[in-house]
Amino acid sequence: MEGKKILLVEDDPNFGAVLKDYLMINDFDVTLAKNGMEGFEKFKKDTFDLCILDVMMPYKDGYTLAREIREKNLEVPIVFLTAKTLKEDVLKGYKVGADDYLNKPFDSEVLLMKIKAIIQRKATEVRPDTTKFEFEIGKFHLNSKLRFLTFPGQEPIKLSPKECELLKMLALHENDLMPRELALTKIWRDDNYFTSRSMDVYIAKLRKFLKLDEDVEILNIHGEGFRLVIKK
Amino acid sequence: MEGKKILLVEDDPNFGAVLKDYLMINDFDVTLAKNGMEGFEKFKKDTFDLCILDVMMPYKDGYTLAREIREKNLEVPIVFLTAKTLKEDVLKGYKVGADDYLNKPFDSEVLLMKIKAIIQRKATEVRPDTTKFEFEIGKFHLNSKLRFLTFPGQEPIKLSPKECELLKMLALHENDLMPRELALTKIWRDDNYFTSRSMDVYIAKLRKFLKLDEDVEILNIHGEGFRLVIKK
DNA sequence: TTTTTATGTTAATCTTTGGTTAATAAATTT
DNA sequence: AAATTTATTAACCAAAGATTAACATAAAAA
Repeated sequence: MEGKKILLVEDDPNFGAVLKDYLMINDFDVTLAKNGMEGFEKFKKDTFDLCILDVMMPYKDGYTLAREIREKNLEVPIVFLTAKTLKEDVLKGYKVGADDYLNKPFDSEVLLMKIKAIIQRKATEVRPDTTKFEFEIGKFHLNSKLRFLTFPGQEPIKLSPKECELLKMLALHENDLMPRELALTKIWRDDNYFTSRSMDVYIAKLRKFLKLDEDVEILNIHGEGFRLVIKK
Repeated sequence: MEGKKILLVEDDPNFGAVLKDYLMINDFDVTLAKNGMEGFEKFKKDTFDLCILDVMMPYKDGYTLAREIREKNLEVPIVFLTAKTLKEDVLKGYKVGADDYLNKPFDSEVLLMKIKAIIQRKATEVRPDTTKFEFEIGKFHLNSKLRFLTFPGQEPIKLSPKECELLKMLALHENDLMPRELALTKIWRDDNYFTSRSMDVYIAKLRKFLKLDEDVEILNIHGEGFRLVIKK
């Protein structure tokens, strides 16, 4: 449940900040938007596991925003926050495709429970994995989902998460430059001296594995990055 | 949406009858039970698309009934009806795996909307065949309905509910990753440190059972989950 | 009822795995 | 030659998993 991304759209800055903090303490990764416009912009720029929308906001209300979000994404769960308890509003919310409804003031523990229940529901929905996870690298075969590397006549080599992601990133750029910066920002999520040293360590590890096939090697392009060379 | 089967468990005969009629007018197929016992009996005898349970009932309350229902069926949506609005009760409901919560007196139109939203949600969930209950696991045979595991020339091994669910979940992903999160959210209904430790205990139990066949093993994929490997 | 038994959770402990940092060496660029 | 970047190995620490046992609770049996 850790690190799930939540888009929180709330125009009251105090309430918004408090709620954001509370959710972050509970291990959610929260993006706060101050109004509907900003909310929609941030929604488009990222991928969220849940949207929490205040209903009453200036310019663009929660329902309108919800409809826009639904147009872009049929899956993401939406929860409304509202001070109103009018039947019409609740109905309107459900019609727009809300997953739940919370009246302010609400108990934060209840909100947390609801959020967990909703995200859990989504987690149990099994959808086909659409991302590529199998690669041919010379005589090697990489399965980045099960995290192993096989070579004919060898026991499969188990890869650690970082080893695996890095090799995958190289494979995605085979025979081409894989910029150092790219791996650092995508895999290490930070580009500094230490993560860069760390990456070098992993390059060394991968080179050791790849020695089995002399037609495969990782070349350095000084100051730029690395290149996975596959001679065929 | 027509003809969806609803199990309604409500001890107040007047209220129960009125609600049943209202739902039937709206094209649901409603079975009414007057208490927890009867509710559970009727649940076992049929297949429902939704259960609506009153929380306060004599002998067996809604939560207890919900837990029993969940043991038999991990999928069916459950909605609680309650006059109480205490935080503890709402939390309790969600822990038991409730899909929603309604405070009495409630607006019938709102209830209808919620019911439709919930059934709709279930309908769009793509899930692996949940009805399958027989699995070949190497030389083993698992019957997850009767909860036993047989091995040639051995007494059948009786499995506890959790053991069984976990093995089934692994079998559904044979030779592939079964994410830790998936088992925790689906079987334990909560993903935290303790449920995760609990799951490890069950993995150890299953490994002990599966030792009989050396071609079957449960591998860990660090930080991701487990893999039931069946070498053939 | 009281007592067993079964089941599941929590705790304690140990092992494995993974990742960063440090130290040092080598290569490349200026 | 000096500065910068990369390579490699080893040391270290933290996180995740494995295993056993203790504990709690609920169901079944006496």
